[in-house]
Amino acid sequence: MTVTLADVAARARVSPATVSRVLNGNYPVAVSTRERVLRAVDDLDYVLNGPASSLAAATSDLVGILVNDIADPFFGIMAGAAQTEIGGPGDGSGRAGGEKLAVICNTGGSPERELTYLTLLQRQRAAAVVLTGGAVEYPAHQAAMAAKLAKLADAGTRIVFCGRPPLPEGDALVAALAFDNRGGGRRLTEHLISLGHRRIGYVAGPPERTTTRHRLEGHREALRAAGLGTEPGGEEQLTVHGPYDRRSGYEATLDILRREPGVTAVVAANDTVALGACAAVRDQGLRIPQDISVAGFDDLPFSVDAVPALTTVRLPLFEAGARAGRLAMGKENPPPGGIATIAAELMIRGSTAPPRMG
Amino acid sequence: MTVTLADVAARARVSPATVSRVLNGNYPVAVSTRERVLRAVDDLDYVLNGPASSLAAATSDLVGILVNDIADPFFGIMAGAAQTEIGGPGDGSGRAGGEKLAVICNTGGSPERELTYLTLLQRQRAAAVVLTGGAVEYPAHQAAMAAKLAKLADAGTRIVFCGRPPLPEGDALVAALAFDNRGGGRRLTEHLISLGHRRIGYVAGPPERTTTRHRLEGHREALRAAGLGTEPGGEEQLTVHGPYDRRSGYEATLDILRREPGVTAVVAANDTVALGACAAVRDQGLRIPQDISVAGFDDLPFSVDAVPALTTVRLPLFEAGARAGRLAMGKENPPPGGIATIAAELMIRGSTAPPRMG
DNA sequence: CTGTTAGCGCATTCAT
DNA sequence: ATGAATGCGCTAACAG
Repeated sequence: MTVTLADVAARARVSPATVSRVLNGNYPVAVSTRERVLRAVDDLDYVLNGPASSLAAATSDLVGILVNDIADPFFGIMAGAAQTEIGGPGDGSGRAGGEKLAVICNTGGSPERELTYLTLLQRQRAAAVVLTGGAVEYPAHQAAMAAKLAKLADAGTRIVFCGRPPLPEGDALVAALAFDNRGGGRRLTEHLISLGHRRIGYVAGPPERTTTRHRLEGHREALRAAGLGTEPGGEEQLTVHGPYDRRSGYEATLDILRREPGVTAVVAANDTVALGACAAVRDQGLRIPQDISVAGFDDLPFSVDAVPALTTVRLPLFEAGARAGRLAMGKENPPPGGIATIAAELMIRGSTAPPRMG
Repeated sequence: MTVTLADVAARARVSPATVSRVLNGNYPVAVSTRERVLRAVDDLDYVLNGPASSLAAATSDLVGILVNDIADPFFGIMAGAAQTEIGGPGDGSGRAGGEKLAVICNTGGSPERELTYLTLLQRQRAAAVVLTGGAVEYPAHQAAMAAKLAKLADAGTRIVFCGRPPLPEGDALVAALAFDNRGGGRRLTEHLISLGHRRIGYVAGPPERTTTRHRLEGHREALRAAGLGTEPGGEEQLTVHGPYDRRSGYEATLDILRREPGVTAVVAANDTVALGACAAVRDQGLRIPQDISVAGFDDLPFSVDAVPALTTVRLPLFEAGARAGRLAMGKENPPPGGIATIAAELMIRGSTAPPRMG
């Protein structure tokens, strides 16, 4: 029923080995023979058997891209960019040549699912794995990840981090592109302080994630440098943790405004959270930025369309994803030391302004 | 170097077949034996060889999810939901049991890449393929797709459409979940007409996509039912096509406003385009909705946070994606006739209002 | 319930 | 430049 290499060989009147050689193209074959084989392939509508091929060659053309939440454009943009570099432009025939199969795996932010996907990719003898976004910092999970990644690397799978800090153990097994979340967070809060804000609410992400921690650390660095937030319980009082979604931004902001009437600005963990924060501010009858300034992080596409446009920190998500894809393909050399820090750029827009006098 | 089934069998003092049986769990094995095997698996850190397994069993656990643009939450939400149903919750151990490997493939809207991905999945003997979003209506491509899908289905791959109309040929090979784009488009424009709008601009998507066509057809149905847009060139004059992105919404709206000063409302192909339209309206010094009403489609999460909140048509993307995932897994029976139409709900918000007198 | 036997379809030696 | 032979690691009959 299903046509195999041998069928093609028979029709082209050559040996299976020859067919294999023209298909893989990494071996000299006479032009006339090659044409005969290709014709037979077309005639028979032959499709390579991937598993058999992978088994015999002990490698596969699968590349996995792990993301925390594919419904979030933050990950969608990076993953799409990476996949573009990996999948290649195709040869326009739909015939599929030597391309890799770049696949996106959605962990939902769950450590277990992250490990499960790595195991699945390990089973498939994946050629490379790209891990995007912040990591969970539970020690047990970190250890399990380090062990799993070491095994993958050992089996020849290339590992690339994208927007994710390198492992504590710092194995040189991987190339890591880390966003400067701390620096971005610091500059954002410095901007607010320079506008005159003194009491700044902070809607943070889940506490166990590196991204959350780094952005918050940057925020607090800026506060401390300005001599703010040092009163007992000052910083903690103004910080609320929650998931990276709109609802969390909305509720945390309501909470902060209620508890701390003196707050004149709210910094959100990311742009999506900031949108929720904006809605909460407005629902309290307050104006942005006259009464309360609001700022986000990431500069997702919709942020410029918020009204007023959102002050935020731009992360070059597309560029980083594309670079990660190239690293995964070995099309680009790893950065020195295996780690590159990606700069974050402060984008000042309409949602932040000096606080009202009073 | 790499540990195989046989190694595990040796250590557990059983035959390879027995190990295979406990791993696959679809065959009775004595409890004591199973435990011995499992222990050996753990001791040896054994990982199944996916290609070998797939080759022997002539099936794989790969499920492909094709999307046009993974950076667009429209697709991200559907794909994430589908993947959740397919990947299963994991067993919490990261060990990976009988789960499928649900992978997202980003076609970028390119017909060639769509076919290429299908070929790649065909090679892998994918268990199922979910195709999301609108299809391109070039006859040659449609024929190629139909042929390719027929072959996939023939090889036992389950095919599911999600938010995509069934093929013209209407093979019963597939289950299709189609959004009621036409009905949604009609009701949206009816809403505007009932508010009193008479000249309505329309920023459409790329003309070759089914989604674009259906939404536009609904729009024109509503116009015609109200006796509008029947003057020569009326509808065409007010319609501009472009990609499904913000920039297109911005530029097309500027264009429409410039050419047709009498326009009092702009309908956008989707919410992202609508955001661009809003920006254009504002940059012209016009107010929403007092001067110009704006409406979108899809009801993406950010739409409720636009200011004013966007009137749009809600598509149950998450639910549809999840259902597609279940269909792909055979966890749910296909709808009668293989086709289900998913209702679209009009969401009336602040961005639409009666036009000013004049 | 468990072991034995045969391939699955292909890539890759080694010859020629 | 091509053909013949071997084995990748596993599953699926078939026995027992």
